[in-house]
Amino acid sequence: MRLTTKGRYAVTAMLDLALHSDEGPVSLADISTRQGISLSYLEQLFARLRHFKLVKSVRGPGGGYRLMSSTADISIAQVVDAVSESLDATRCEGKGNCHEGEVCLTHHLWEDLSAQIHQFLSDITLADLVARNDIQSVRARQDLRVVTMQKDESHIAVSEIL
Amino acid sequence: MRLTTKGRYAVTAMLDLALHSDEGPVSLADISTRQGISLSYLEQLFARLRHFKLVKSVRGPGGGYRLMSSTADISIAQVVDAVSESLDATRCEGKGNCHEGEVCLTHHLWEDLSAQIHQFLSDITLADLVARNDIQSVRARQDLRVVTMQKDESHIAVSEIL
DNA sequence: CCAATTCCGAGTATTTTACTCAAGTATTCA
DNA sequence: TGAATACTTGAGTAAAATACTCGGAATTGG
Repeated sequence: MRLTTKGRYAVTAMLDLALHSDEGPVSLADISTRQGISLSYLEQLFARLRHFKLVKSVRGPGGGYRLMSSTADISIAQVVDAVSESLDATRCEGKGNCHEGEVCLTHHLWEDLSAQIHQFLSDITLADLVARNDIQSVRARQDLRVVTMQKDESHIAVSEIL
Repeated sequence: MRLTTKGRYAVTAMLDLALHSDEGPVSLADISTRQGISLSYLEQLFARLRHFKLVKSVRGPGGGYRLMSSTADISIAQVVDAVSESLDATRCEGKGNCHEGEVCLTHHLWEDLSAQIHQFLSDITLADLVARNDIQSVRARQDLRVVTMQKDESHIAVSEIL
């Protein structure tokens, strides 16, 4: 599980797609202008999303992309996995050829942690995010919750609307 | 919150440090040979870890690095944050200059998701991992705790193993 | 002093990111 | 049918991040 801007672009695009799924196929050109992602980059991302069977394409005029399954059946983890290579920073690469017990211990711990993060993102679906989005637009921005995280010596205020 | 091999290297190194914390300062050379990470790269990583006050250094012969605080007070999120730049793939960069509501909607959703991932990793400490390492072989993974956060009509299930 | 170690900066090869450009294919509407 | 639309594919590329090398400096225990 790798988490970079690439995955973020993919999730953003998929969210945009989900938000307009009731209006027929969505063209990449539309997503491009709405989300400010270059068309060619979107093409690359959607080639992978299509390959992983998360979206299907409709060619011709009025065509575009559709979600392959319901928003409730597409997890964030799936989207991120589709566009990013699998993370591997081990020396033994799971072959267990590092006989110094120490090495495999921490490797094992990381594998475990990595699995947890993956599970975490597997439990969040596009439907979850879209549902929250619906609520957001309805009740304007009355519930402004401000969470203050302490980072280093500086305070960074993270405002999130729920 | 960005999650790449760099963060993985940092967490691995910090885990190694935690595992040998009772034997006095741990030199980067030791971590290098044990974990298969180049010495110079470790120097870069620990420069940042030191700057973020996660470790302290002891110079001279027999010197090395010590954890700044107890393993229970150092979260995985802190380690990852220390070595990686903050992820920013927005067009408006929080300035709110994207007047097409659509854009900010998905941006906000991602911010929120990102905050959740961050929170998730903030709840896991080095002590948790070290403890699991001790117990791991003994009692497998019986304590599966599932936390479900209910927010209005949308619910996001967060499963975390502790 | 001397060796071990952290510190520091410069440099660099490789990979990833994000994008551009160009050509080609399938589909639909008129 | 034909042209417009839009996906599809591939090549190429600049910028950034990654992971490392090298050389030296500062610090300190023995």
